[in-house]
Amino acid sequence: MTEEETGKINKFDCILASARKLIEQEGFSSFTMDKLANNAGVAKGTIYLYFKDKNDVLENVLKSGFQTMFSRMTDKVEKKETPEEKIKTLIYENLLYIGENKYFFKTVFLDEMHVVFLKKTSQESYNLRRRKYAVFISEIIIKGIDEGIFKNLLDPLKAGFYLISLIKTNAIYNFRNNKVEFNEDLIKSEAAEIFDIFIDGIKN
Amino acid sequence: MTEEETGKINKFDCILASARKLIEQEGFSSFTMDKLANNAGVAKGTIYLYFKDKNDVLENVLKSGFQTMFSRMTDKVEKKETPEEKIKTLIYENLLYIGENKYFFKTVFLDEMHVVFLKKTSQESYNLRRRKYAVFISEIIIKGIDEGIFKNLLDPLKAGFYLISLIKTNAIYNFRNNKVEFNEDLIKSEAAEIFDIFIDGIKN
DNA sequence: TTGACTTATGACTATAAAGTCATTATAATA
DNA sequence: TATTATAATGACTTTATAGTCATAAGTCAA
Repeated sequence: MTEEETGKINKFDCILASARKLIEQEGFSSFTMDKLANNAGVAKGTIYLYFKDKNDVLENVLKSGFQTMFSRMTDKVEKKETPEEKIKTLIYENLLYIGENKYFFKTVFLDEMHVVFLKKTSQESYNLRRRKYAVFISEIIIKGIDEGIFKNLLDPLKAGFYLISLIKTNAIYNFRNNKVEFNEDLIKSEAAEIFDIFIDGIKN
Repeated sequence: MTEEETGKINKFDCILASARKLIEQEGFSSFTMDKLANNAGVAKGTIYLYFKDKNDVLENVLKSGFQTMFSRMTDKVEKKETPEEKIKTLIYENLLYIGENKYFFKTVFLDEMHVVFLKKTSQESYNLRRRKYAVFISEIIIKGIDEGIFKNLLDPLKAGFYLISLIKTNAIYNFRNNKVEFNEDLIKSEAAEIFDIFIDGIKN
């Protein structure tokens, strides 16, 4: 991708655009400086005139992918009056931004975790396990919908994934805040919190 | 870690236990076969008598980390009657399992995505960006709590992370199911779905 | 005890990819 | 145009680590 092709004026932006494109196409794990040089139409040494090292390239790609999102979102959200409207707007704007940068976010989101270190076939079995879990939850939800307890409006399988993500987020939050000591009471209250938000939402 | 130390009878389990321990301690990115051999107290070649390659080791570590979880959970859940009780039990059992295998899940959950490819300092700035976003959401939620619209019972910052995870999960779900073509109507309905579940929950 | 078979070893090879730097090309200036 | 300064090059060096294999140690039946 030369300067004319990308429409970028300077080499920094040109290399960055190539890096992003490569990452979107092939993911983080197969991203190499040789490929980047080749793809950007410059010599390998040239990259090092504009970026400190590979980490610097990756950091800039991620930065550029996320940077406009936050400012655009806050602009839109702050125009709204009520907390509910603000949250509604935030969700919409966020999904819109993801849609506009779909190839970027597809890689960033799907190139998840350790999965990156596994071969394709192992990744598939890993994802199947997760899916099996979501299916199990979806069956419970379907039963609840049939009984009229749960809303009929949403894809039960997706709801299963939603619940899994809430549980995972809870764990990550506690890990990050060094609440590593799990006692039974703590787990009970955390579980009740997740249950409450999933079943009833945050509304009073 | 020798056989006596791990309490495992055979080399396969001994090597596997060492691998898991190493991964728990240092993460996936710095896990090498040399370290494993050293840590397991066997020669490098010995590992290849019990495992096909590195991928095979990683796959087995992940498998062993997740395998009992699902069967244990289904057992407990199936004893419950109502869908609500089932979901409540599922969340509790899942958190309990994570707690029991905290070092394993800490690594698996925190060693997230592309972040693995970044240097420590870049990872921190990445996490700070995410946190900034969660703080922004938490401020909206706090306002809602003050106004009496939202429940007072939960940590607003955690709620922010919950919402972010719902949005991300929605995107991943659509990416996985190849719904890559985002049109405005689709985004609106997806946004409404997330809003509804976050505000009101899945209960009718 | 011996010889056949199984298991283990670790020095070695192969390879991929990051990062360097002497050389060359291009641009700016006098 | 000649001279200097700046930018670009890509062959080369370095490093890390996965995977191999000739050799050695251990086991066990006859």
